[in-house]
Amino acid sequence: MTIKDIAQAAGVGISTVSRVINNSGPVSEKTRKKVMSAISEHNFIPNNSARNLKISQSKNIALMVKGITNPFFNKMIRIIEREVALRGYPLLIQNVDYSVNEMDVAIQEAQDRNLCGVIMMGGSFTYTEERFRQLSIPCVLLTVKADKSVDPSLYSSVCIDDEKEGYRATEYLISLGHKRIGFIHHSPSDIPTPSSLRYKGYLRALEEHGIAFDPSLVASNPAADASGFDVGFQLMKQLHARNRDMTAVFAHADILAIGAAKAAFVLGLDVPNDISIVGFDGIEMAEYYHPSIDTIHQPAQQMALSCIETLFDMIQGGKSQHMTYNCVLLKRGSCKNINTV
Amino acid sequence: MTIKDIAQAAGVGISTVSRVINNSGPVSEKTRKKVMSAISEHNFIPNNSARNLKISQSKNIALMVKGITNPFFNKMIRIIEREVALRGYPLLIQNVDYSVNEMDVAIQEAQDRNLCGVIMMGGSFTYTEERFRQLSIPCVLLTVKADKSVDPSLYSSVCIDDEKEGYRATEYLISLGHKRIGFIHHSPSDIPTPSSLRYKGYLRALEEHGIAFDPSLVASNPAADASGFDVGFQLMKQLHARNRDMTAVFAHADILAIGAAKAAFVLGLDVPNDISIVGFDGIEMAEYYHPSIDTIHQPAQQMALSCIETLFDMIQGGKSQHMTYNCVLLKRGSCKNINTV
DNA sequence: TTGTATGCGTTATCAG
DNA sequence: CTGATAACGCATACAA
Repeated sequence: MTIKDIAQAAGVGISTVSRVINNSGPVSEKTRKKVMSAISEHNFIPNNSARNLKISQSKNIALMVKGITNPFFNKMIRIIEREVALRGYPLLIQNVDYSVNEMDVAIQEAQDRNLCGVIMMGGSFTYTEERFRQLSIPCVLLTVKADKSVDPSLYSSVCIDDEKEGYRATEYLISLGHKRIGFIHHSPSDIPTPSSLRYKGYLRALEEHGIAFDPSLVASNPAADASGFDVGFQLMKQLHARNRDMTAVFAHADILAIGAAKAAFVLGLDVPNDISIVGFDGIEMAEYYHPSIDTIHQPAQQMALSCIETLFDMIQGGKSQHMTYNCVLLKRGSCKNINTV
Repeated sequence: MTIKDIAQAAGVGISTVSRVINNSGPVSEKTRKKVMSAISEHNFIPNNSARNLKISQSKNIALMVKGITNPFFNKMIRIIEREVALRGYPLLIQNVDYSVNEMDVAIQEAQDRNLCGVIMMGGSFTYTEERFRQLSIPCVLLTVKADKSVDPSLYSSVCIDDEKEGYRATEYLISLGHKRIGFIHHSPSDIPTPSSLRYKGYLRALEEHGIAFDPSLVASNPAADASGFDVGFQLMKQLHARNRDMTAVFAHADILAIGAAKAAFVLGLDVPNDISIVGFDGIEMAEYYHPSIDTIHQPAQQMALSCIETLFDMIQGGKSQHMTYNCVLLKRGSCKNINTV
């Protein structure tokens, strides 16, 4: 079924059919009716590839998600979905596998589907200036930003200071009297990620508080394809096995913290009485856990809203913006003060 | 940048460039080099819309997910991603909002991107024969199936018997001596969904065991946009407020069960000593909860694998298949036997 | 081995 | 108000 067939069936020209479909140009009510009925009778659906080929720009916005199964993204996805719909733009949510370069996909999609804007959620800190130029449409990075060497006017960003917040989490545990503090990594990579920055914050906090760094207190994930819970679970067991004197753990993501907490329970430890656990992100699940997990809460809602606002501002010709949000340390019950009174 | 520009830059014809890109037809090593360097120098990326327009069939497979933030889908998504990649096919994961008809999107995508197969994950039981004919490519429904009136040869399905499993969950609680059993709905809709079938199973179990149905023991969600945890949490509080004698709750999804469990703890109740909770789905989170939530576990891994197998079988000309898997009742610690000894 | 020409389904321009 | 017709970027049969 093509527009041509419909034109034939309705006894009109193809441009008339096109006008009916897109509400562009004038069509008499009579012919409109004819065309409409021909369309629905033949179940005609316009071909977007052909349309994209002709159109130079559309109202399509894409949200590239690096690892859509990551629960931290859930709330932001929901908000972005809603806000974009509210503004009358279609949203394309595109998952990007860990093994795939999200910028490649974004550039490809921008071209294929004539995107007018793109949001990159997750991802790394490795985007180069050249890539943004290639992309050549408004782009907002969410949860990451590009290297300082990249011209900031080429993109917007909404993120947090992962190093600082990693420091804050660790300092929190230190303030509660902990000295043997474990750290759980998901998958340490050579490229800078939010996770590696949080780790740097952990290291700095230890150093500034005069606590010697002990590599045996750091566990990281061997298999990259395991789910977050399981990674946290396994790594917690490892840490406990080789550090019986460990009194606290900082997991760089809530999902790991929950896995770690479960491991503690299985090992016969009580959280927080035997071991304190602090997570990162502030996903809902951490709140509903029992006990609720203390965490560094990213203001996901505000971040998503800012992201959308900035994106639409850029689409309307506004300048790029770079926002760094502060997190909130939520103290809820998974950490204990062990200072001697 | 178009293929034409590249041809010009490399001093060759456009068909030569095309041959290089697609490895179709013979090209001398010398010209291939020239073309390649022209491509990388100009950062040329072929336009997929144009390509799709020409090509009549591709190896693209789409996974339509009705509500990608649903954690139950996580594991299946990961498996499908892996299995499809393993077979050398590109996978497009497409989120479908609750307010959008997934079949519409599938048909549109099938046309626009020349899909060779599609998986519908989630969704409802409302697909008609006409829609499958329109789709006209191999299609596997995952977790649902179409009405009996639809010619089964038009599609495949991999699902469970939601009514039976809902019955099983309820019967389990009854066998433990519970008589005042609450039921938590996410969002009861008029169209048949897995959730409504599980509810039917709940009703039948009560009836067959001579327990009078009490509507005050059923709570359902008013706002559709709240997250699962919160819904479970709120509804549990409602149920408890009006049924102090309630000793057990069946939540039709684990995520609700977790929210309900947290509500119980907040209300000062212990799980399972004061109240038993059984969930449905078997998501990881339920396992890592403390206590681990008893649940009707869907064999997500096997279901995803079957789905892929069937899909590729159909793509290679095989017949459609319909599989119904049995769930497993996982008893782990959130339910208590209250039978008097 | 290479280049030219045609058409995929649309939209948009421009005469009627 | 309506209908030819020329692109859009690419793949491919066919000619060279």
